[in-house]
Amino acid sequence: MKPGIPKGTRDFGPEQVLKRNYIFDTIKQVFIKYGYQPIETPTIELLSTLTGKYGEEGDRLLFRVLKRGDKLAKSLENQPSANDLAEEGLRYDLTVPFARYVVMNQQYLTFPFKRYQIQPVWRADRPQRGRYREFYQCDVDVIGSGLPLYGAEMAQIYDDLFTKLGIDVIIKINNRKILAGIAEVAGISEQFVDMTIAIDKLDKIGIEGVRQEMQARGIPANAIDKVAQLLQIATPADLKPLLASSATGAAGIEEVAQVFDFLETSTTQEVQFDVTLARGLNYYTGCIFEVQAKNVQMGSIGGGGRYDDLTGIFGLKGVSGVGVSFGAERIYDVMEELQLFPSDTASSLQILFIAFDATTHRFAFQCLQSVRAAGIHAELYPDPGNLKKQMKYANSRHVPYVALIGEAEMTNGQLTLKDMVTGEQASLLLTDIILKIQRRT
RNA sequence: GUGGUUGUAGCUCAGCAGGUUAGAGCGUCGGAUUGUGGUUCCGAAGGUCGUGGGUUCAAGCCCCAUCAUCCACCCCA
Repeated sequence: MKPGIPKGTRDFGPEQVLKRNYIFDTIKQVFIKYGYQPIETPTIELLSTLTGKYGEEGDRLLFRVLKRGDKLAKSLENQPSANDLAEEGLRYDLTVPFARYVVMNQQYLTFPFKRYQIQPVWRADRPQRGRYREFYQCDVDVIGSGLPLYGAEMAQIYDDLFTKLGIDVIIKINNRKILAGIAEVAGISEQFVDMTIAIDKLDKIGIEGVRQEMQARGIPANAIDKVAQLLQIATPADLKPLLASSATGAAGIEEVAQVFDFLETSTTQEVQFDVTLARGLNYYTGCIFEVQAKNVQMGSIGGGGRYDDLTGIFGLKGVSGVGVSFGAERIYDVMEELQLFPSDTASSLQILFIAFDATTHRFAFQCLQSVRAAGIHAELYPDPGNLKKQMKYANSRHVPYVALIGEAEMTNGQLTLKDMVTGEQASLLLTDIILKIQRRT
């Protein structure tokens, strides 16, 4: 049979895994530095937990897990609908499982509770470029009190991480309340959601497209003009007088000002207020964030915001929070395109031993043990002899150093160390080789 | 879920308007070099042309179906 994998899924080779781990590890380091704690939730959740949380579209994209055994047989008896055949489904995102976790574990949690979570999620979507059915999400959230401060902290985390990875970004900030204020001033508070959906498409379809989209969604022409006009304003200060008649809008401006207040001195990346930032997800209620990479054509590589009543649906009222997520898969693509991965990410092996015959092969095996004991990642080619073949193997493994051991090397203890990048060779004692490699890292 | 694109060697693709034995580059393996890789040269292996049916004297090429793929929309990371 011809081998294959399900659509929208991928295999990752050694080099890719090493690079992905580099990103995940860097993300984790930053999360930990800001005091966030890890949690993990199960791959499968009850469908009752998942359905109805992502809208009609989301429900359709849930992977459902077929019932098994007697339960399945029983369900099949009387003309079952799709819903009768499954009671579990694959995790669709990390936010809903997190909300479920908080409600179930509230007695053990102290607030503010800061957690991060890096796990794969699954969506039965139609795959496309940069869009898969299985992909990782990296979420960081804080729930409880002190949220204005944490809003600023989210921007700091973005700033810190992308600086570490060497990606130049623009961190965009807006506030859902400002958008609500705009809707109110334009007299279309009822159509707030329609308005934000249209605005969200701005970078893709331009301002004219947004106007058409709003029109198609039944927003009156004079309101569209008003909205379009307000979207031109560049700073919170300029916007303030224009939204004065809306209490909500004024509150939004105040919140954004607070975030910038906290940030004033401490960012290296560009942080920018952007009224046109909308974010699709409807559960955001306050500040919203989005990160855009400079110098490369790519959708957003991070986003998030402030939300209220995350856990209400599971019966715990009044828990609000702020959180952001990192598009690790897209960050990978950006780093690949801009060649930002450190060169030694590609290989985990530091030295390869090569022997000429059976006797030296045995000697090389002993050398291997000492080098490994020193904590160096080392390997010995399994077959002695055929140098060409062994060197070729070294090359394909991207090993920085090769130690060649023949009869002369074995008797005087001076191994031939070859630098695979420069091609230079030197005779060195094993202890000096160890020092040299250790000094390199 | 809607609309379109493309399926030929492990990979990326040629294949004239239907006409004998199906082509290239890259990769793989072997050799030129029995103490040296990444360069060069020589050679070899590898394909029921996605699958099933139809039209034709003749189908990789035309028609129908089916599966897969990629892209756009919806939605989203």
